[in-house]
Amino acid sequence: MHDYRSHKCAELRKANVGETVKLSGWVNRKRDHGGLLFIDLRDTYGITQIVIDSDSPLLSEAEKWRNEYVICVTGKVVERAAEVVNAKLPTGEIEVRVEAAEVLSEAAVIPFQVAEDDNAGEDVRLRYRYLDLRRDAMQKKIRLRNNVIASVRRRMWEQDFQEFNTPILTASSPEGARDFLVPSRLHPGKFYALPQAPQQFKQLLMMSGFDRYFQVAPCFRDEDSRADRLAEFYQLDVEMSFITEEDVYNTMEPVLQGLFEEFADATGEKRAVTQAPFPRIPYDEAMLKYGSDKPDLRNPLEIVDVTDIFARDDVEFRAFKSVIEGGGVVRAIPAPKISEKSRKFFDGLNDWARGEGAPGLGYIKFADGEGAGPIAKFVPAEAQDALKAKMGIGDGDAVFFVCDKEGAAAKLAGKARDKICEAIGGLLEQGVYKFCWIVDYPLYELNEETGKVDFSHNPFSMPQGGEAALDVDDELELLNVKAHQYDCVCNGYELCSGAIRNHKPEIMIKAFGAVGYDQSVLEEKFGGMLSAMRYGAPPHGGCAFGIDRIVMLFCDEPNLREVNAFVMNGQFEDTLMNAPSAAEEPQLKDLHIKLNLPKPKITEADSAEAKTA
RNA sequence: GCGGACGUAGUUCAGUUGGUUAGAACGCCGGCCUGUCACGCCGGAGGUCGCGGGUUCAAGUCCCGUCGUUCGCGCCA
Repeated sequence: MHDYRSHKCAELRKANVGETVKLSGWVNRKRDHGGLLFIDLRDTYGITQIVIDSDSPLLSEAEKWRNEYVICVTGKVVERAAEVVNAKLPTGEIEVRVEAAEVLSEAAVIPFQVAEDDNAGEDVRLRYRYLDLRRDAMQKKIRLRNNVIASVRRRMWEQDFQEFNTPILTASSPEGARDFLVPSRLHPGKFYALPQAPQQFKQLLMMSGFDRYFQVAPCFRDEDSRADRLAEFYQLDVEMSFITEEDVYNTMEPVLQGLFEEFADATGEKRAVTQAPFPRIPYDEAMLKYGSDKPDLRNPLEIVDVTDIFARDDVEFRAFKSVIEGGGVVRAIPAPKISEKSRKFFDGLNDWARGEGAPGLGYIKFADGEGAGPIAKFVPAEAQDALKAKMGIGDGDAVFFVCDKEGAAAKLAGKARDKICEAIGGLLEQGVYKFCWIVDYPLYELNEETGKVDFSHNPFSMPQGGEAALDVDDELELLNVKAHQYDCVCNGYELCSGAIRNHKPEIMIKAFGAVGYDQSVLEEKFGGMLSAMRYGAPPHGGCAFGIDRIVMLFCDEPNLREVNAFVMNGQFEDTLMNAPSAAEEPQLKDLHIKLNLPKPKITEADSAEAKTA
């Protein structure tokens, strides 16, 4: 027989009764009846109950085994009497009568429980991640993650994509976040950057003629964390040659639809998935109707621009009028069937808007053919009728208003749309993954701080209309240039971002030059790729999916750290491995690095100590 | 960098208006228990109430500072 096991802990059934078997695993739980000891033996596959009774010389020894001891037992599979069958366990019809046992590894008293969920704090769980990962919930999530990645790989291979590895020690890429830097010993004063994404490499692979690339790629960004943002994360990175936007959608939609259908019941609830082709929503339309470039389409409310109504001569609401005269807009969010809602409902939303930095959230509610609410008296009946007609609402409904400069108004209206949907309740469609593509992103945007035009997303995207689109008289006209750039959105999460790339060096130079980057800067930062473009680059494009976010969606888990085996805490510290940590002096010397650390804060206690000393 | 929440036993938490020796559950240790499966019963150990300062006759509780954790903003696809 094998040294450690003949079967796994989820394997034995009635059919095995009478066999002598060997099992290894962890002591999950013990139930000690004095002359009779039950142990739930656990491995990653499941649990088998093993029994030691008073005739066994092992009993006194086994009573000392604590939870999480690793043991190996040999014994006979016996059928349980009908009244003690455990229907909750797949192995519940049998148990193993132990004839021999060996402790493979003792376990100290554990800092939190593995067998049951005791809600231990994240800091403790991360410090003892190996224990945390033994918990059933974590085993399930990590296994799911692995299965998702395996499925993605299979689906990509089936579509003739080749899987590549690209360098980790590389140069800064154009994503715009802070780089993690790695000092070079051989080149004093120079640094590698960890890739924020393999963006340039995948494009270079296209220029190398590989045609269809994918990678489950680690990406690194040195920005502050969030629940759904880590320093290291994984992307399903994809790039294709000789393709248009439509080819990207047509290629990726079956992968996504298939993947989501495969794992749609991971939480136990079977969910419907948008069928390809997914809706394509232009960026401008998304910002108008949903106030977001990652709209949650489960929310049925749609924002309407009603600037024209508040601009009417017979409407005398000065607060909005003055903003409109200054170039602002009014956006309206319908709130259907809220006639039974109390004053508190409206006040609550108003308070929420103040919390968001708005002066408030104006509204009109309609009942008995009349508008009511603080603003209603400024809007005469005729204008109210126009408003109702434009928004497709009537008695029993209400409408909320946001008024600001276009960008800010759209954004706040978007947040209000979510908030109102939530406040009304029961509106958000359940049990679905709703996909869409947001397309026609602007190539440039106005930097609010500097007042200058800069790239809004990926500077390597091809402008729609090609080089001619960049011929403008006024820099501000650049803001109208759209890019062949798109995002894939699911339930309000941006899952993917991509673009048809700029494969022509002259357009590249012009696109950068238009916003003040000299060609020399381009040559210095992206010289390799620019030169590759000059030696025959195919038209190409692709996208990158956030694998972690996809797994989060499948697990219904709002925190990214729950779907990764080993993760850093919110301060980007790995308390298990003790990283980051100080470097040894000889290492620094090798790297020609002298530290210039911030001065430690002087506390009152320190200064008091200094005085006495 | 900024804001909110939290910080009490190994873990998760309770702790009233500031008032006796700071409690519960799980875990741990000891004892009992032959059909449990979240086994049960009896007993016990375990606390720098994050840290520092202040107010007070009296502080886990109030105030100030600080550190830590977490969520968010800024930042970032």
